[in-house]
Amino acid sequence: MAAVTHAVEDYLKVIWKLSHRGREDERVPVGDIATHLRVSAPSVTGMVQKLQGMGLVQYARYDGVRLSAKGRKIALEIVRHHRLWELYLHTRLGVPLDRVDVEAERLEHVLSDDMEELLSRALGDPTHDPHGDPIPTKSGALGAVRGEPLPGLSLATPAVVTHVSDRHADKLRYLVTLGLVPGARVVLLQRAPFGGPLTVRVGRKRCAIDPELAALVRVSEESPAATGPKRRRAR
Amino acid sequence: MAAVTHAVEDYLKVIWKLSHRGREDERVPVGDIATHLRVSAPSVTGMVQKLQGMGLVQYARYDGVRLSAKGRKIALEIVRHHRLWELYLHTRLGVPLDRVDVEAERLEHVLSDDMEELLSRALGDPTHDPHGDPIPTKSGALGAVRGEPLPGLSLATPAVVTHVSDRHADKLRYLVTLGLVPGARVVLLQRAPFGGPLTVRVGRKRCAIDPELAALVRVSEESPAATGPKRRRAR
DNA sequence: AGTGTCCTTTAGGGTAGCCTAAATGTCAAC
DNA sequence: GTTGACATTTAGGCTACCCTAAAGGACACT
Repeated sequence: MAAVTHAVEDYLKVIWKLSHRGREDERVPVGDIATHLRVSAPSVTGMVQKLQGMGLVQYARYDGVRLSAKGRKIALEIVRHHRLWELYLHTRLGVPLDRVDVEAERLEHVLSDDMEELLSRALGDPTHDPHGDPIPTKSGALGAVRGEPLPGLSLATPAVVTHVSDRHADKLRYLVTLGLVPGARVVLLQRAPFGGPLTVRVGRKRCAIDPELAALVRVSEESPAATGPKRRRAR
Repeated sequence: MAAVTHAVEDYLKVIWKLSHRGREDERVPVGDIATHLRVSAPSVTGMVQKLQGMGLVQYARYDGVRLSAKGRKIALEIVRHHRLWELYLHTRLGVPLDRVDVEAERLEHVLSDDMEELLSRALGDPTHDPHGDPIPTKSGALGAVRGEPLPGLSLATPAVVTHVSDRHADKLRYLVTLGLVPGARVVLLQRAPFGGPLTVRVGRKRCAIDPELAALVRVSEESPAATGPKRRRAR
């Protein structure tokens, strides 16, 4: 059987991500994979056929792709690598939150099983990465993203940020400048009418933020200790 | 101009290493490169011609290869990456000394400039890796390997290990079990005649070691603080 | 100079992964 | 049920890197 190359890992990871957009485990269109990998559609078709030959995906022409159990296992391994590296880079090297993703993108392919073990242990066998995304366990179990979207928070209720979406690097960068990162204490002070901006206290500062952007931030009213990943640097 | 791929980096690094075996900057035979990269000779010829086209080496048929200034710069960058990662893996993750090399082999190709900066800083801008090999500076300056070969040490003189060759993984592994790693305190107690084994005290233990093997270990009589890289775990 | 040995190079192929252009399928709207 | 818009696949090619087999150069020994 053909080898699991970096490219194969990238494909499996993207397929995994895209099949989790809605609530259910969906078939992923070839075109979406192409877009997300910044690769042409024909390239995806070719690779996907190869992946099927390796037993990593199910694929029917003109009908999208689905991971097999074996494919999902590899995908989750890569996601685990990625998120462990992210946490490491952020907490130990002080890499800013909005840059850990790109760096981890390359490191995720370069982590032997032994190293994974050591890395995880050095981090205290963490359950969530610095964005608040759950880190799959070695056996492939995946926790949930905690908290609720910030715009849904009750007014004047102290809460802690549990998750910031890393999907859009530019938006993330801005949220970081506002201090809206996992572990930060927030209070929703005011909701302007007609979908207008939210006024939020973040730590000791106060800011106004569009609800659409705020929706990328999740918060929880639970005690801070049990909720966010430990952080050492804000940026 | 063609891109500096992983393979290109590997070639440059090996050429750099092989050109430093003797005291002078030598031309490196194609065959040696092939052996060290575990690749066929024709593959090396092809690649070396390509490298010349990129201005990274000088190359004349049947007469070996030499790095250009540009090539040496890249090679030293890779060596710097490699040794920074080695130190990091060893001191921060507890990767055993005899395994840091293989892991760093893959990580060295995956380190952006920003990350290199942060990694180096997190390590206290170190000058030597856990084997005692010097880490090139960002500008390409390379320190020396410190100390003298253990067999040359005066009898009964306390010394500190400054360097252990990582060229042979199996021998290194054995030296590690003896405790002959940078930072260890040693005393040469006895030299058997006719090239027989040396008796050495390593820390509180005592061992007999073949001089040829002992030659892979370098020691210095200087004070320990100024000499070995800091270590946290022996294996 | 001739010859054998040991490198090294040339010749010809293979795989992985990407591309563009052209052909083909799908689906909704008429 | 045809048509047009759009997604997808097929066809053909490119680059990077590796291989084996066979040809060619270097060098020492006679």
